[in-house]
Amino acid sequence: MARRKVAEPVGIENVSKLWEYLTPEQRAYLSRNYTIRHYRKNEIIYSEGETAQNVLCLANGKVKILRDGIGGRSQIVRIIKAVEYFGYRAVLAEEPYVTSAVAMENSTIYVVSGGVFVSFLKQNTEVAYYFVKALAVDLGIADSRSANLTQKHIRGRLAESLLFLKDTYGYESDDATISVYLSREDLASLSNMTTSNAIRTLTVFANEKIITVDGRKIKIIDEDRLKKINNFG
Amino acid sequence: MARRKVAEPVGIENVSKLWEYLTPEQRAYLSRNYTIRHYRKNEIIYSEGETAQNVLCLANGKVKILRDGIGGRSQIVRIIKAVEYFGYRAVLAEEPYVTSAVAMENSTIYVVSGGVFVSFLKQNTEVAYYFVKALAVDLGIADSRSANLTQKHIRGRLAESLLFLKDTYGYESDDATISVYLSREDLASLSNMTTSNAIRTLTVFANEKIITVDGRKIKIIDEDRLKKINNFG
DNA sequence: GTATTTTTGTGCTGTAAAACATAAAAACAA
DNA sequence: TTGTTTTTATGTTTTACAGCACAAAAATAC
Repeated sequence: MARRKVAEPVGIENVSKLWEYLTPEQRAYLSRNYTIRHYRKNEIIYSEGETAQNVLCLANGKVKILRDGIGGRSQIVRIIKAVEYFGYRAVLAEEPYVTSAVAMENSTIYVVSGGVFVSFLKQNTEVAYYFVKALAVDLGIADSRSANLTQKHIRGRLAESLLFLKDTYGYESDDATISVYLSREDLASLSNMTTSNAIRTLTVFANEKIITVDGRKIKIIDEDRLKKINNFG
Repeated sequence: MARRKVAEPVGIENVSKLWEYLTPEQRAYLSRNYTIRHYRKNEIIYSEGETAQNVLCLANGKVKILRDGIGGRSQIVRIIKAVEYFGYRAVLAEEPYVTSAVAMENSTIYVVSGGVFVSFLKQNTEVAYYFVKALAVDLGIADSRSANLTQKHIRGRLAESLLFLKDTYGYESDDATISVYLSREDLASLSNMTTSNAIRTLTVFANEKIITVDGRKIKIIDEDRLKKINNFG
């Protein structure tokens, strides 16, 4: 019996929501002008300060977008899940990256040159509108987050992060376990607190029977409680 | 000698950088389909949670975009100066406003319906690209700010705000006085701190001969020092 | 002009959360 | 296996800053 081959990655045609907006010519051009890159867990995809050459599309895996803070304390700004475009902000703003991107697990990424991307955008209002909308949504999230991260207390911030992870990745088949496993450090970066406080508060939540924790697996037991903690103290 | 008439506001044709990108048809249409509104100092232009109907363009005056925080402590997210478009994020994201807009001084605003705005965007890639870029730049600022506001200490945050105000509004003819007069409360909202701490830290900066303060007039004496405080402690 | 509200300025107190210090447990390597 | 690094866990100390309280000054209203 023949051994199963290593999975061939599907093409960009099959995964990108954007594809349907492209003209036939653009589709043909894109098919011939993108590359696939593989990143291992914890590998850096791009770094703060670098010039943005390409637009990226996460085919599979998970990627965190983070900003280096003071004294090594980095902050996770947003998380990319498959299939999403990322890295286009710096290309469109014509600025260096203000954030870094790191693979949270082994990831496959489609790479399209920024020039091609911009030309598509300028040729095709559907494409432009798609990204206008994506940026508008992300800006709204960023504005909301900055007020939340600064004004809420630790409990509220951690509750918000857990709910965010649940909304982003959903539950596993048991309808309780959040479908992403982060280190305590990543959870802290996402919630803007020290690792110690993330660990501590996680334990407190577990003692209060709001969640259960088994290593990096987190089950949400009492989602309503968590939402209350998110909104009030 | 005839007394000078109250200044007639100039039309949207003369102030909008966007105008040049519009097609002749779009220009004609826009000329007939915008309104002018006047807001008094401290008047609310729109509020968090409202549905976004229009896109706004500040013809003259100053407008602050803020987010209501916990316990009445609001945070200034960005400041609009003439001539800039604002309020389009919510229209493009098709979401309610996540922020409020308040006139910081008497302001004149051009109002264009969101529908007209979106149709221009969809018809005209130049227009779309203009706003894609504006959103991309703003998102970069928002990402940077959220890390700064959470991780920097009070001195660093106030220094950043003063430098931001100077970059945004420039100096007066003396090459030192920041060309915008904010209340201590607004300065605090911008720097994410309490009013007391804004006042206190301003006094400390003055004692250290980094700035001089005369009511709401702030002169930057030692810009290098301020930049150092912004970047390090 | 006087009264009232808003803004500015300071001092004091309490506390949330960082910083530091270890140590156990888990993951990884030789 | 044993050693080494990373991650998780928890207790203790320190401090930056919010949260009052109160007063002077300025702006606004009457």
